[in-house]
Amino acid sequence: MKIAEVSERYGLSSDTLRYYERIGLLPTVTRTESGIRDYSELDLQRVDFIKCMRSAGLPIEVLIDYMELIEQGDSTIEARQQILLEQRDLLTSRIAEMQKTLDLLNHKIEIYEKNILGKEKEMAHEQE
Amino acid sequence: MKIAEVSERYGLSSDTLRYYERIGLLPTVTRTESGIRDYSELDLQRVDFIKCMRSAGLPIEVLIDYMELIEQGDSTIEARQQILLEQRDLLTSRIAEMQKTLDLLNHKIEIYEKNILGKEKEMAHEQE
DNA sequence: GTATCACCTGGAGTTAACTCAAAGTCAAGG
DNA sequence: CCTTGACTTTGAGTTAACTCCAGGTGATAC
Repeated sequence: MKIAEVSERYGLSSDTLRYYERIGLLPTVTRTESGIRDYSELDLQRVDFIKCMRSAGLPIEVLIDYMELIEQGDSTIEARQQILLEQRDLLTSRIAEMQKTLDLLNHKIEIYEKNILGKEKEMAHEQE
Repeated sequence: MKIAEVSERYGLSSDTLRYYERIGLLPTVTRTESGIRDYSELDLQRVDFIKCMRSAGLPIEVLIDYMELIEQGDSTIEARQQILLEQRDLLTSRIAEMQKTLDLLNHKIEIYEKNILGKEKEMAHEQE
């Protein structure tokens, strides 16, 4: 699959896909004879994984390390799991923090709601 | 309260606090006669609010707009609520996305777990 | 066959959000 | 009195993660 189609399918720009490759996040994208990128099924799975992880805010640096470990084969399984465990914990606390902010937002919205209703009543009263 | 104490209490650097003021996010910090910042109770509440919103990823630009509306008084209540509603919805979907990533991470960790256990068994077997 | 278009590379530019540095002021301690 | 240390301002530097650009190549449509 060529870069434009991958870009379309995953919502990442071609520039971003090339950038990911440049920095070692997607090191193994296959090419046609004339040098055009031709993403394999495995490449696509990796794009999907990276997209998912990035959307949750995992730093690129961490993902590069993870991908390098994958390249090194089975002996790195524990190290890879360790990375995922760390990132899982970080993500868990980020979600908790965001949930707290969400609660505060909802609380404030409610207060504004009452405030606005109060104002309307007041205006209706004035018009009587 | 002086800047160093505010910095300490909220875990934001003095540079960051001054930066927030510079860009209009904390426009009303009171000063002593000699020009030293002396954060009022209201200032502290705002720092706390901003810190909370920033930690959830709300863009500074949005928070500046919100603060400007506050400065403009009661006539902007609807507009302020509108901003909070939008950000609430954005935050809700970001949390949902992160939750999906968290699920995937947990799934992968589990697979690694099985894999590692399998390897250990294999090794134990080899040693028999 | 030539024009167009997607692709390529290397390098530079952008954006958000800080973060640091230089040069100066002021209050308190010795 | 003078040094120290926290404060001030303005402006520049940094980091992460893209994003864009110029100049070039190769395949396809007319």
